[in-house]
Amino acid sequence: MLCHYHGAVDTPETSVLGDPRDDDLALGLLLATAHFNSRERLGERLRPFGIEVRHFGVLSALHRHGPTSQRHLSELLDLDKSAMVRIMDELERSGLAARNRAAHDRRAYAIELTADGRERLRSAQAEAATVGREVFGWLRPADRERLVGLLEELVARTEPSSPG
Amino acid sequence: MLCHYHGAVDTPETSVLGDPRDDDLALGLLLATAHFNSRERLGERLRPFGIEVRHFGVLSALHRHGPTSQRHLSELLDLDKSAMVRIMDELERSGLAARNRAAHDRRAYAIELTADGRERLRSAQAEAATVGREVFGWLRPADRERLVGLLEELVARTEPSSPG
DNA sequence: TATTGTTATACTCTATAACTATA
DNA sequence: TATAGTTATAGAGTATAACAATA
Repeated sequence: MLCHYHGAVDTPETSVLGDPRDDDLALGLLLATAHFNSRERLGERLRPFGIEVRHFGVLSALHRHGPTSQRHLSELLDLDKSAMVRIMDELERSGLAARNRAAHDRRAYAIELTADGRERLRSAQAEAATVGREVFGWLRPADRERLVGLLEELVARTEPSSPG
Repeated sequence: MLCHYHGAVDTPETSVLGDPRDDDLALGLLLATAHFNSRERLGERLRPFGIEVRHFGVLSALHRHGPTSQRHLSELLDLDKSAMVRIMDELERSGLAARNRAAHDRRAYAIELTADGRERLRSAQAEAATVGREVFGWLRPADRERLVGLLEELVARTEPSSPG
């Protein structure tokens, strides 16, 4: 769709939008497309591992933090706790992670990667690194530095709390 | 969420992600956040006009093209035709556009802006231009040129048909 | 037969509120 | 009373297939 779309973005007829060099909405769409495409490319390549993009961050966080409560995990990743329930259901069903009861607090879980989860995460991380190189590897260091700098400035200026 | 999120992005704990200058997933999240924030800022400012972002593109296209079939409109904006039905229902309900039957083809509509729609679109476009300046106006021409160039290259390289 | 538009359905992603069991 | 987790529900998005009326 026009300007800042959340779904698939094929090139619409040019008459609807201008050049992103002059047209702010066209620049917004360009951002949306860059985001959408890169996410899609990652998703396609993780899927053969039985891992969706939404799982990948959770698995990585588990790998870094070790046994963690579901609550802490959702805070780490800034995910809603009900979304976390669904994701953990999926991870448990596919045998990547397990919900064990925490010893010190019987309300909480101690969520852990399974052995299989650890192994599949390792493969998925290698694949993600490859995708990362394919998607961003062409950026020369100076270009990447500039891109990151501009995007960070943009994000800072569009933060909800930010001054218009 | 981690890497390429489709929803709200607050800064997660830093331990989950690295620096977008080195970490591809962090750069993906930065893209997602830039997109999400700028879309949110536009949405907030259009809402007082009773216009959602998804309506804005349709109204603009109607303004440019004059009476148009629903089918053509969905092609123009690369929207699914069933999504188009819902959006048109909303636009009709809020009195911004009307579905008249096409004279030459009684299956099709000749969709038009109402007088009220034309007027509210004009105000909304002025507001959108203001938001555009707030969001992107700080970019010096050379910066914007670079940003657009890099994003276009990124999009070209991540197009579904594109070579890895 | 093909096309315009509608409906029904389904899936992803988010967010809220109400609930349970513990603390 | 507060917290950990679950459930139900809602909403914004998308996509598909089946269908009516018309061409």
